[in-house]
Amino acid sequence: MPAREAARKLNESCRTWREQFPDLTSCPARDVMDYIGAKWSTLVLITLAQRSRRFGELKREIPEISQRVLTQTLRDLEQDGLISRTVFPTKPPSVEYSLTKLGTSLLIPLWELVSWANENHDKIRRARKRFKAAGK
Amino acid sequence: MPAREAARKLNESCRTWREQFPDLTSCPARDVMDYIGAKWSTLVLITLAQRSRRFGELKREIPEISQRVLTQTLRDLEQDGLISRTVFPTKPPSVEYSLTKLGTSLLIPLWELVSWANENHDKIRRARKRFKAAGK
DNA sequence: CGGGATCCCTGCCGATACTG
DNA sequence: CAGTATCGGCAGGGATCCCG
Repeated sequence: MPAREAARKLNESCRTWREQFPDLTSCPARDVMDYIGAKWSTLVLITLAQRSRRFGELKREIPEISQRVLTQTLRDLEQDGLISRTVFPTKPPSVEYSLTKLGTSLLIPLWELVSWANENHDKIRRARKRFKAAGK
Repeated sequence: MPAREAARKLNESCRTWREQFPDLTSCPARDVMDYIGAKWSTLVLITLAQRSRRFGELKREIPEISQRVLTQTLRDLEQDGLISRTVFPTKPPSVEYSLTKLGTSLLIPLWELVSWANENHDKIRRARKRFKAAGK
């Protein structure tokens, strides 16, 4: 799709939101942006992309995240139906997280975004340098 | 693209990041996620999508944003080369903001994401209700 | 093992007032 | 008109300790 068409469609959508959701916070797009923006959600989704994992596995694969925040992130994603949580009554109990169909379908637009990031990161970095060099 | 392939590609990319950017904060995807996650950036981008606007116009079209935050948002987007800022030495001075080519190209993946949001918002809302109903 | 509860702190965001 | 300057609230994120 050409950028021009994307622009037009976005504008149309945006106008619709305005009428449909006078309170912008209830706009559907906001919800999704929140995942994407949340510091760790996407990384968790990607980590779960190929196979389900247990809590400890996730923690080990993403050591930078704190336990508390991992728990919260998982709860949030579960709440919105992007991942599912299965408790096995072993001893001690083990809990497995996996992507739902909905969560998996999010990977497609997510991938588009990540591709864009990779392709354009150089330009962004250069723009930043120029900006700084201009004394701003 | 099927979801399965998106998953695979994301995993590959993710592994590459890990090696290339041991400090996750310097990962290219992070930068882009930050725009998307930033409360107002996308709305500003969309508003600029079809024609450039002056500061006051933007403020009027997005009344919910405060002046200070609008200024900051514009600065951030300008810094990364997504929008350009042109000062006309009229009296009083007027400033025009417009999308750059780079900024315009971001609209495409952004649109994909927004589409996904619109298509799946019902499922998300239902999942939330179920979650609450389950007493969590 | 997989969390819950608590404390704390930084940085986003907003309101208000002022300026070239 | 298009911003700066200043103050302050509050929520996201983190460290640490504790529990079944």
